[in-house]
Amino acid sequence: MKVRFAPSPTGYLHIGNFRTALVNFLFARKNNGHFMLRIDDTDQERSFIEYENAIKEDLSWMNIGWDSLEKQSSRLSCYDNALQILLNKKRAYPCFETADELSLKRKSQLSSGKPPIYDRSSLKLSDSEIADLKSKGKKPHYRFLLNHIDVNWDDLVKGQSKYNMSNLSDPVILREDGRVIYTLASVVDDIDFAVTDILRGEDHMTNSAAQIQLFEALGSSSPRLGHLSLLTDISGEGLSKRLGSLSLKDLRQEGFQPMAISSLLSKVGTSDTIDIFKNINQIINDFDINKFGKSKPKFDKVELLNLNSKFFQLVKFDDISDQLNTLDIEITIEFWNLIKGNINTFNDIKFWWNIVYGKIKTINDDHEFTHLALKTLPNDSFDKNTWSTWTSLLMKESGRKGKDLFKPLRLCLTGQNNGPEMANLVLTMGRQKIVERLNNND
RNA sequence: GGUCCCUUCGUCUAAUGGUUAGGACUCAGCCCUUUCACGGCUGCAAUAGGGGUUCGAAUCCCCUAGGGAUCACCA
Repeated sequence: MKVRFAPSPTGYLHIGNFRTALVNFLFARKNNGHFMLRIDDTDQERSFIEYENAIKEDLSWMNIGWDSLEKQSSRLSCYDNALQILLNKKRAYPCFETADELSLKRKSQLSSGKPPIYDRSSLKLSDSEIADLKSKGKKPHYRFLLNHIDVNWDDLVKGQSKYNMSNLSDPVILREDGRVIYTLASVVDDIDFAVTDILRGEDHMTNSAAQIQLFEALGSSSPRLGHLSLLTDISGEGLSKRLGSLSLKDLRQEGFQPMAISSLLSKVGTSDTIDIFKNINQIINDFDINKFGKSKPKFDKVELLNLNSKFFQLVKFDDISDQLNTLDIEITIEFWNLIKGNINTFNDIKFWWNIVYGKIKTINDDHEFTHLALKTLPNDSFDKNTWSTWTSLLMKESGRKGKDLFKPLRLCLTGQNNGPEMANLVLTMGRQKIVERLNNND
């Protein structure tokens, strides 16, 4: 069993693309199959190596490893062969309309209320007419001749599906400039690399119907097909329209963790509860393509943030120390255990580091109280009882208790309304820093 | 405009003709912690609308409304 993820290197991976990659990867791993990464770079005008590298980088960051890599740009001759086969079988035919003519035709069809389907006028051309046009220097593009019948398939996600092909234009498979079009290239690759299952977005539904006929015309049969419902943003709008801050690259910069992203994307839209997983193997174990529903799930960044926090609470110091080493500050296990319950994103680590070790703006609007706090602060070396010793004494001296006692201390020492356990914080912070903060009477 | 798909608490969904319509997240409240968070408990909250079929409909049928996808010499 073999699946593929086939991005075109025309932009950065966003949360929607990546979900398709992840589902393919999980499906393969769950079934001991092969996960192929295929770079669909036949559109030379829009494809860039920078994007290809970025896609690989993103996948690697997400711990999605591929078992093989192919690039369509290195397989162009295969596509020419396939076109010849189709031509011989009379399932492909040359067309001579210009792009402008076609676009004009579509517009007039649309404005007269008709579906903008290609009228097959080039199909009516005789061999001599074709030869004549070619001799005049006209270069043809080629279309695949569809059979106007119902195409049926049992979709891995959608169940029994059918599409009537008379609602579709014969797809262009080779451009006037000789470059292959995705519709054909994809099918040729899937045949040559023996792909058994295609999982992709439901935006490919009509492509799939046409491609099923293409598989058959090329003497093969269609792989199993599954069409995932497209992710939308929280208001129900498609993600692709405004993928601004939803690229993997941006999420990484914002401090989101791969496991939080994968945990969410492997479960959103399924009947399972969304929760954080510790590692990718757990996600694989729990994966089931049958649990994906037909309606469009919403991607909620708040939900992602919650999972992200949970990840930090769960992760062991040893398992994250490599990542912590990428920061230009030293993170001890003591510090990590102190703050791990209070961080939402990776970037919060540095935020707390500054609070504990660095310089911050604190909030101190009760100088009488902080003066008293300074006075009662134990002089001997700090231990785990220091906090309770200190606050007990301070309680007696100030007559305060509960929130009135603790909140000003927290604010003065950290500048924050909430944060780690004060007893631990004080211990990690040390006496000198505390004195400095209590004296910060501006 | 044609075609296809979708619609259950705010969110993700369960319930494939008989349930007090269940769970999870969020939210609210309480408990715990001499503060916040974590955790525990409790609670709020849904079958898009209208017609049928049936003893009985979230579930089957029809209509309406809303949303999405697609209809490229992009992928």
